[in-house]
Amino acid sequence: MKQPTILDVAERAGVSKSLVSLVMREPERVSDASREAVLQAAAELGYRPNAVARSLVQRRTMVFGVVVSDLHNPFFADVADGIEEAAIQHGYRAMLSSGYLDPKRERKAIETMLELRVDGLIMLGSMVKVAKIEKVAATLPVTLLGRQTRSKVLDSVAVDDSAGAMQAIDHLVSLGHEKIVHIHAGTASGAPRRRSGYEKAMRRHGLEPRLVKGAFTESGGAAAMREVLESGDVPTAVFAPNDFAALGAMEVIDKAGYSIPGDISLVGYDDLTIAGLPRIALTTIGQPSADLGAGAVQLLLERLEDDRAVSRHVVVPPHLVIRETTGLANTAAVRAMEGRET
Amino acid sequence: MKQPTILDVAERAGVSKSLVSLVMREPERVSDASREAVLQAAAELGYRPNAVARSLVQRRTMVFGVVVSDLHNPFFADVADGIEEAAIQHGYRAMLSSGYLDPKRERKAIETMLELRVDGLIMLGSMVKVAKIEKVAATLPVTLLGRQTRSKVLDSVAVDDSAGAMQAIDHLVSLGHEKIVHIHAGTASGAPRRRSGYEKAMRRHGLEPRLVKGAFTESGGAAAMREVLESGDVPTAVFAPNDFAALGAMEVIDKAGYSIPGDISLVGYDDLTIAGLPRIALTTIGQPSADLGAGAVQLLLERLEDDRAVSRHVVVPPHLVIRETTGLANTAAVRAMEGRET
DNA sequence: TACGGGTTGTGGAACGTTCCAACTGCGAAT
DNA sequence: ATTCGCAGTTGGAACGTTCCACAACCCGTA
Repeated sequence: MKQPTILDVAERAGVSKSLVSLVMREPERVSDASREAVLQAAAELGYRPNAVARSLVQRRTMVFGVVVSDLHNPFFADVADGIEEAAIQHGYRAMLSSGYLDPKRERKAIETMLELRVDGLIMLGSMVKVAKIEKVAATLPVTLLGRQTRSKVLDSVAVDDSAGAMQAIDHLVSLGHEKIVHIHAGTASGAPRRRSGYEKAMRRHGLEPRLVKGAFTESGGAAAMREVLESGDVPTAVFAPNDFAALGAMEVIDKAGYSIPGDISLVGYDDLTIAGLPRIALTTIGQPSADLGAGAVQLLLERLEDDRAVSRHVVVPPHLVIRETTGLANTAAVRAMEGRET
Repeated sequence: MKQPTILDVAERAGVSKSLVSLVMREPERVSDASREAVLQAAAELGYRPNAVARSLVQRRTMVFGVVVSDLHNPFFADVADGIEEAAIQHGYRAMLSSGYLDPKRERKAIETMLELRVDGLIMLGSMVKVAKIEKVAATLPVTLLGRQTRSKVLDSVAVDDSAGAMQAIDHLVSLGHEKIVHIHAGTASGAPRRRSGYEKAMRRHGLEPRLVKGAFTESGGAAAMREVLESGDVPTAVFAPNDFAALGAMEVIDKAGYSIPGDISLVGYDDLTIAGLPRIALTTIGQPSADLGAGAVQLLLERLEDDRAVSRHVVVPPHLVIRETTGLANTAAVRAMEGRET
């Protein structure tokens, strides 16, 4: 069960341990004869370099830590995938740890990563206070992913949520919609920017914003939608704060007997896999998840290898994904109904 | 930027490095005065034990490696979550790595884990040959998760796929269905057992099995369903090999103008999050994902701490989740149609 | 013949811990 | 007065690498 070490290989090949080490790292600098002997001995013994020992002497692990607030969220899973892909391409590995949506457990996860001496840390959808994360950044490069910040020590990669919201509204307006409600998710991460993007776009089109408080969850979206329908003033379009909320809204609209998009158009946000499913076919705002991951890795590498010392904040644009929940505004019907009411 | 070491703490506290080490590991064995001095010095310096150095001397890392074939698959994400949870509870950490559905990359990921000297390895939905994995098991404990095997060296945790299929059929039969088609996924991992469970259950009920070849994907399910409908002999129920395939079938059935479950009942397999979404509401077979993860960790711990040496194979039962895609067989209509045809 | 320079290989220190045998006091028992 | 046991503490070896200064050798040139 005991693994062979570099010394075992050296002995069997009849060379010094230093030479074995060299063969493993820069084989071209060793004579053909020695190289063959070493490689053969290594193969016979099933030798595998011990990354732990190497990390100790080199004082780096070639591992990036990724603390994800919630692995269940498919968007984060996508981004994590992008991170790992990019890390491997640059000779690093990624170590994932989940924070289970609990700041305490998230801090614990960070602590563990630091003890393991990861070379860089990526906080994905973190729920920990920025000040806390900034302290960590004194020790190693840290990138905040999915959350915008102006921090002077932290780097960040985020999607331009405001621009995404504006794209959604522009799309609805181009279909003739004027009564567009936004279900907002309060102060949750990213929500305020989506909301202000909505407000800005509405004003620019000369329309009156109408907000209803909801949340980033299915039930939050459903509750908000119920409130909208019960108000008696039914809009021709609804812009949800994310796909989950849109899904909740969708269910309520269905049950209330309205058709989507016949009576009400619906736009989500995130473009989760579920948004593309057959019966759902949700129009939504897509985020370039792989790019986000690659960007976060890039920022770490700049600190590590090009020794950049000032913070950088990268903002990437989202894109509109048109599916089947948005259509021409049924303005005639709405006007007719309004006429009847007055 | 340089991190303080145990020696820095020792010097500041005016004690030996050994004592600092002891305070970190077994504080109760140290006098109150020394303990206080050490802890204070450590806090002042911001000392954090170096897990790399510790791992080197202890010859273990307290890390379990998890190689996941596909993180995008929400079922695997769930299981991975369960693994991490269980690992943490036992003082271990989990390191995730994705194989991206590519055996070559998966082998690479395994190799990396071995170099990092993880204490145990969990292969989640692996696509690598068992013989290859068995070789790895000579070096450290390995658990195969989600794939049944009779290996003498590997441990495994898997769901009883055959039993799950039988539950699905029993449910359909209890609703009066007799013409039940199974879309099978060929030799893909788990598929043969689901198929044989279907066949066994059908025979037990005195019914004739009817198989159509599909795949574990949406498009595979759709293609198979198209074939079924075009055959002219429309069944009253369809049992798909997994939820993705069921989703594809659902789309085809919808488009063909049949109602679910009015004309055709549909059962999936896996109980992915998507199966529970509003408009989908798929009846399916659920797998206890958290239990699977915990079970895999348990098996590793038995090898590591109770030094079990013989292999163990754990099979956990799945459960039926009834939603809205199954209903009473529309036998009358079917008979009428058949009558018309003959 | 002696010397310079290049190629190839070597031995020891270092990385930051844990582990262990051994040392020091000190009060209790003989 | 001497021995014993024990709590508390210590210094050095070990873990398996990399890195570095230097040694050994060969070849060509002065």
